[in-house]
Amino acid sequence: MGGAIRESLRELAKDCSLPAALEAMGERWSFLILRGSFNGLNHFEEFQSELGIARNILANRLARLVDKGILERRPCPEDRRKIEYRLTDKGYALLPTMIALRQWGERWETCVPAFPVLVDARDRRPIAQVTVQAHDGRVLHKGDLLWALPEDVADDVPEMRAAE
Amino acid sequence: MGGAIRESLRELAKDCSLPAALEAMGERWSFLILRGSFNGLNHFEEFQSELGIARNILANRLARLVDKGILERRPCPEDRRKIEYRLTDKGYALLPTMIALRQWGERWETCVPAFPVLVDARDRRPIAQVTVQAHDGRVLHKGDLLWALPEDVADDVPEMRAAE
DNA sequence: CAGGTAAGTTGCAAGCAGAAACTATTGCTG
DNA sequence: CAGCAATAGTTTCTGCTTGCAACTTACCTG
Repeated sequence: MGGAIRESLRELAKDCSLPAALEAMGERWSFLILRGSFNGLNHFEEFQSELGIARNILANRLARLVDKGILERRPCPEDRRKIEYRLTDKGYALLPTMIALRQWGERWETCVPAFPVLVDARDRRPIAQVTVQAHDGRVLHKGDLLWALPEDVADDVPEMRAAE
Repeated sequence: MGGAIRESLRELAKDCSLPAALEAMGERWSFLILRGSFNGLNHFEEFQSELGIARNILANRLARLVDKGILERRPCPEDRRKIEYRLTDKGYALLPTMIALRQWGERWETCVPAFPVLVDARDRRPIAQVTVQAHDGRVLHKGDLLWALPEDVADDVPEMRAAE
């Protein structure tokens, strides 16, 4: 990664989707609210007491996450005071990002295995480290990656299409 | 994920390492600076002109990333005006997180394949989607995950140890 | 109806982000 | 060596964001 085509890299980074992702999830409490959602929190007061976040900020962040389509806001029919916030598919799709970030924190910041740990429900064995992989599952490291323009990409089985 | 042990989930989230990770990487420009580093930016002026970030904020963020051990700051011997900022191993370890976030943005925000794309240097085929996987490589989805305490974990081949 | 719960909103103080100008070294050129 | 440009910041000032506490509005429960 990097080297001969250094100059063009400046150009390419322009339409990287990272800024778009960060606009949706880059604010201070967004990821912690998301984690709450993954862990089964659904109501305003739950988030508030669990995260210790200020009420106005929480209201603002929930509204933004709903606006971005990451959470869905729906009034409870059986108790019309209550509002349920639930993850959308778009929200669930952030799971790999969140796990990767958590694993990084575990390895490099807290430096403890941090029980309880996420396990595969089928065999109760811990999940693997989230890695960057080639199309065939080989784990790729820093030296194994290259930026490529359309014409340079081997185009027989483009994984990207499958996710669309 | 979630269900019978709902109540205990509140407790468990306490020593999750996500907050620790966010303290290091959760600020506004941190991920974009990191992306710059992955893309070969090394100097203050490069980051500044590339990202369009205010100089004081950039100085502050670079200092923090160095402080957290994500970047390494070293004066250039051949031009002593220049400072090089380089990724440490800890910084490189954020690659899966960054790719996952970028892929999410590509799929759900910008909604375009966004060339140029990252490919495996060996065969120039696009990298796979970053996923959460079981120890044997099976892709896990939302229903397949469970929080487990030490005693509930099948403990024959704990992947986590390998990463330490 | 009284009292409590849920989900916000408002007002205010402190802190952080951003733009522009300034500084301090170091290197380059004549 | 003098003067200018490049590099990596720092300072100053302004405006937005965060955070706390109190208030509000709708709804449920006895």
